[in-house]
Amino acid sequence: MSIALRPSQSLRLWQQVALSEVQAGMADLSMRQMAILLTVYLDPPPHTVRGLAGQLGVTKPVITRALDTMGALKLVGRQRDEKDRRNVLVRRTVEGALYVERFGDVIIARARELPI
Amino acid sequence: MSIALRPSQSLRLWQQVALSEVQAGMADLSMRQMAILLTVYLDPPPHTVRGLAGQLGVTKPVITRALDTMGALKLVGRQRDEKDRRNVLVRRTVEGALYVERFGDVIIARARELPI
DNA sequence: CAACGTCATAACGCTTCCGGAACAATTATC
DNA sequence: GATAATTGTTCCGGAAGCGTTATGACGTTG
Repeated sequence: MSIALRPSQSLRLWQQVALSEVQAGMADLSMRQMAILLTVYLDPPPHTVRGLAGQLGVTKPVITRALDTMGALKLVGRQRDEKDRRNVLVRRTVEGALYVERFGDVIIARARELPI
Repeated sequence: MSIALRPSQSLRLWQQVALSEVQAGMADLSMRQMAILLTVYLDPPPHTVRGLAGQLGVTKPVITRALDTMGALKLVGRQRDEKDRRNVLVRRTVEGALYVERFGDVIIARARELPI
C-alpha cells in the first residue's frame, strides 16, 4: 500500500507543519537547508560538500554557507577526512538528531489531524 | 481513515519533496514564507498583514518583507482594503496558484514513491 | 619534483532578512 | 474637530544569503 494523498491533503499537511514550526519559533530554515539537513540524517554517510552539491544541483559555496549556518545552530558538524584531507565530512550531532526526530514527530502529528 | 505516517516515512517524504524543489531550481523559500504562501492559498480570505502576523506568531515587518519578496516573484499580490484603507489585503495571483498547485503535485508524487 | 586536478573555502558586490523603533495614513473616540 | 488607536511600511545596524571568481590545501600524474 503506497501513501496516497489527495491534493488538498498534501498542501494542508505542508502548511500545518510549516505553521507549527514557525509558531514554535524554530530556526527558519530554507528549503535548501532542509534538503541538506535531512539528506545528512537520512542518507548513509559519508557526506561531503561536493557530494551534497551534486545531489542538490547547487554550487559548493551554497553547501559551505548552509553548513556554516546550521553548524552555528549545532545541527551539523564538520570534520576533515583523514583519508583524503581535501574532503570535509559532514557529521551528525546530537542536537541535529533531536531536531530531525522532533520534526518527524510534527509531521506525523499533523498528518494524523488531516481531514479525510 | 486518518493519514498514518511512520517516522521514517514522514522525514523521507519531506526530504524528497525538498530535494525535488531544490533540484528543479525553484525559488528557495524559507519555512516562514511557505507558511504564509500556503495560508494565503488554502485558508479563506481576506488575509491581512496583521492577521498573518498573528497566525504565525511573528511581527508585522516579517510579513511585509515576505510579501515584498514573494510579490517580486509574483506569487502574491497586495491591494488596499477600500472598506478600511488602513488594511492591506493579500491577493492570490495566477502564478502563485500555479506554483502552489504544482507543489502539491510534487508532494503527492513523492508520497506515492515512499517505501511501505 | 613539478605540473596539473580536485576539494573546500574566502572574497566580492549585492540582495534579503532580522528585531526593534519610528513613521505616515487611516479610522475611532471623546 | 482634536486626540487616540490601529494598520502597514520604513528605517537602523547587523547578519546571512546569492552567484561568480579566486585562492589555498591536498593528491595525483607525468
